[in-house]
Amino acid sequence: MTKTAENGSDRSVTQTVRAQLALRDLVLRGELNPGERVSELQMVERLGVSRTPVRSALIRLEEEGLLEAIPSGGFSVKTFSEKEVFEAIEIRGTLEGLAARLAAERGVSRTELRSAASCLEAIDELMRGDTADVDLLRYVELNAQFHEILIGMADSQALARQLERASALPFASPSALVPVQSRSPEMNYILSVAQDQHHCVLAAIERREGARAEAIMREHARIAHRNLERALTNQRDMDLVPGSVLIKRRIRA
Amino acid sequence: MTKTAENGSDRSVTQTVRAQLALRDLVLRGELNPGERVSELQMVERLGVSRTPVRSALIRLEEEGLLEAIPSGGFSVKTFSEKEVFEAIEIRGTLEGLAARLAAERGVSRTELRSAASCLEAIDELMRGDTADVDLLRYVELNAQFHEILIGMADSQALARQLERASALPFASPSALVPVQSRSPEMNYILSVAQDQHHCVLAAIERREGARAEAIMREHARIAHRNLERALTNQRDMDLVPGSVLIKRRIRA
DNA sequence: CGGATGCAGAATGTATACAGATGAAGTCTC
DNA sequence: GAGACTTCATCTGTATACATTCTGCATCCG
Repeated sequence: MTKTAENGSDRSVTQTVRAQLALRDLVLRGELNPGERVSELQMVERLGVSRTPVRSALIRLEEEGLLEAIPSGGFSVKTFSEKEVFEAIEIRGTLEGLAARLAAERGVSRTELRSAASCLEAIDELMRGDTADVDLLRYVELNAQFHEILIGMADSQALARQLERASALPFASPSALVPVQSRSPEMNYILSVAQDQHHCVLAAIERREGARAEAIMREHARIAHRNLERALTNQRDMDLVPGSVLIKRRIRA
Repeated sequence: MTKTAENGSDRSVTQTVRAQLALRDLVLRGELNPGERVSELQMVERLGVSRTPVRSALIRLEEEGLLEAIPSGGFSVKTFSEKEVFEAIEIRGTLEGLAARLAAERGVSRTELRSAASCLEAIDELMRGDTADVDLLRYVELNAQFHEILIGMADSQALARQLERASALPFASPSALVPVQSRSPEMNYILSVAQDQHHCVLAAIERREGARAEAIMREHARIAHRNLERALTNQRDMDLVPGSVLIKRRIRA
């Protein structure tokens, strides 16, 4: 067996984690047909690890929501309806709203405020340049970072955990649907609205305006709703949606 | 080995499920010291199943939030601060609020409304009797049932899943802290307030008043906050709190 | 020709063996 | 007497063997 060379660079990373990452990748790339059973032995062959770590990975991915337990045993690739995707985004928005409110009510340190502000500044900088050539990859990165900081501000391990779960579905994470805008003439418009919401929520938190902070974050998440709607309407943009292969196609007249 | 007779009544229930249930029980009853490592081999001895199902159960319980992964490997029993318990309840309330809002906005069938109403009627009946001798066990059951129905009304698998997670922590579930009231003279008062909220949220859902339904459910969950506060103040009531052994005791002057 | 039955292959659930790593205890030295 | 080192027991991560169960196909009967 070509274990040492082919498989692992790091020995510190367990086979289980490797299997989990690899399996998630396979699912998200659509290399495992949605709805179909995920055969353990086939995964053993494909990933080059034994059944035990594959099994662990399968359990974790089921808890994560990407797989579904088959009553008779084993797991299958989960599929999502449009409705489920919308709901997943709404859940994420609600929890981020809660995080923002908790942060506002609790009050956050000057250090945290500064790190959030500098993150927003970086985004401002990014968008200050000419229109239509915004570095989307960089934006996605900074956007994710801001959302991370916000969750951190809530200072709640339990909430962070729940949010992690909520964002585990690839299309539900904060930055997932941003790239969909890239083919839209409205992109810069939407991006500035989103960024304004970032600024507003930070201001609200600073002023301890909990209800306002919460409302803004909820609405902020709904931008993703719009982007999803756009992608569903123009199916050609679906390839910009992560995990789109798991979404059951809309039946169109 | 005394497998057939001693262990399983049903053969349809897998060893993994058995192990999961048994382990959860051990953790919740405090038979495994909080913070301590959960040794796989010891559990093998104690539960009478092999390492493989024990392992699966451990992974699932970690995802559930009752165990914590130890960096060097294995799992330990998680402990919770007061703050975390409060937050867990707040998260549950927020998600239930979302469920109520979705139900209201979406509109629910007459059948669902009727089943919810009859559940509330049963609670009314229960409380119509003389004060101070309310069958709390029955109340807890009906209360849990109503919350289940409500979640069902939202008709969202994703939300149901998240709520299941949120209620997995034993002290965060809707009925968990009800028994704490049993030693309080205010019990019946609190119970009627709670029941009134049940009625109000159902009315709001029926009238499609989403914001109102959401607000009520959030506030409804905060009754649990009060009960927790009471139990934390009167430590002697902590034995009525499920999973109380996992909660780090308040440092009192 | 359709449906039911039986059989074979495969897949999962379970148990256990093995190796590397971790942690603790005891001893030795300064 | 205290601290560091060494050694040993234990634990987890991993692989694999075994048995039961399920699934799908082919064949047979009505």
